[in-house]
Amino acid sequence: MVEQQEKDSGIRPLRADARRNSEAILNAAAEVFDTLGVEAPVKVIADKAGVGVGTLYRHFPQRPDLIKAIIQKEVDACADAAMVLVANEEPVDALAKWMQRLVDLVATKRGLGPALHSGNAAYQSLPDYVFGRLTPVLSGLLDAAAASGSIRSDVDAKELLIACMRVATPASEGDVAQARRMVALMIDGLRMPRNG
Amino acid sequence: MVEQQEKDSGIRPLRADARRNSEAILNAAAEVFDTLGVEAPVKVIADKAGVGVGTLYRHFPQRPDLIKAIIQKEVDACADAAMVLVANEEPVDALAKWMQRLVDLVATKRGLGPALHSGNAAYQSLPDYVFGRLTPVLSGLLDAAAASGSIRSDVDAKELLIACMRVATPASEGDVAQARRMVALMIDGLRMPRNG
DNA sequence: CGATTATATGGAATCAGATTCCGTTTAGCA
DNA sequence: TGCTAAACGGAATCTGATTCCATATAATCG
Repeated sequence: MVEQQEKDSGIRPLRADARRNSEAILNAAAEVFDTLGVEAPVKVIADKAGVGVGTLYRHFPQRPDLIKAIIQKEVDACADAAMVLVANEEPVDALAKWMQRLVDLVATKRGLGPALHSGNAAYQSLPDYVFGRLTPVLSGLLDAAAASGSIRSDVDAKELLIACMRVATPASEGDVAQARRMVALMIDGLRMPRNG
Repeated sequence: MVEQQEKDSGIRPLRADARRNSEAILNAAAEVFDTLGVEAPVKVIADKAGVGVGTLYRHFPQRPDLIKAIIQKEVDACADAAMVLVANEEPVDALAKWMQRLVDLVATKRGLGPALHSGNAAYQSLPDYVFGRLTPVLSGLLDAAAASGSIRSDVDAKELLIACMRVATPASEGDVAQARRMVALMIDGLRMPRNG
């Protein structure tokens, strides 16, 4: 009975129909989240995927599991984008551009922001993953820019990350351009020597 | 101690028991929201107030009505605080201090932030009220500081207001001090001459 | 290929919380 | 004190989330 660790990550071979359904659910959920937001009824997703709700729950026992599966790729891509920027831009420009890239991520994946800041304990794995992946990236960008003397060095990466993601979270009020401007404002703040 | 005005358009005087219950519900809700957040079950509030759910709904047909009633006083106080600051501080300091005052408001009234940014159409009256009240205040502070040459003048008041309130919204991650620092960062951004 | 078995499925049943409805109670008033 | 409109409480209803399990099926084996 040593079969605990076969939750995912491919150690266990999924049956073909299960794999197919899992993918259908993922596609349906991505579409529904973009349309109705993360709070969309589970039934809607199941119907669109052509499966029963029981099947949906078998694959994704918690709603955050579903969200996480959908955005993981996007988050990874965003993290990777920093590499390219670092290689081709001045440190402070790399920082500024990456943070705008972050705005795009949050603005595009409409579910991400709300799910991230919901405060619901059940959603914990999501912020854990996202911040765990992105904080080191931002931290590196900040250090590089600080080392080049373009910005001050007294700002905590995770703190800034959270603030930016909150500002970028779409809702009734506000749009992407607005979020961009406000994030740019924070970057300008970084350029300012520490004030008393 | 302004007398309770009629809550909706009617000019009808409330019966004594109704007024009493309305107040009890308000007190209970304020307490429950602070403890469990705005999503707390209606039943909990009704029980704590010692009334039936029907009575609660009679007084506050929509949850936002309840939230609005609770925070209205706080929002007004925050708006009024600007007057004092303007009279006693340099324009840019008045601006900075008022924005920190705003952080306190959002951080303290735990329900405010989430309700404000929920995007739920039923909650529309809340942002309408809050932004309607606070945007002119911030706009005035920004204009004064810009006129004194301390900050740039290309930032939209409502945009900045929304951004600050989002940053200040409490959740699992983050605390008041963190929100303060991030808002201070934005203010530093305002001090920076417009960059290309 | 057919039998066997562990997996996976669908949707009915159950549960939780929101909202409505209506028979009963009560404040206000003559 | 009696009358009436206002207000009350909570049962009934509705909506959507989550669980459960009898049925179906992919994979494996002889």
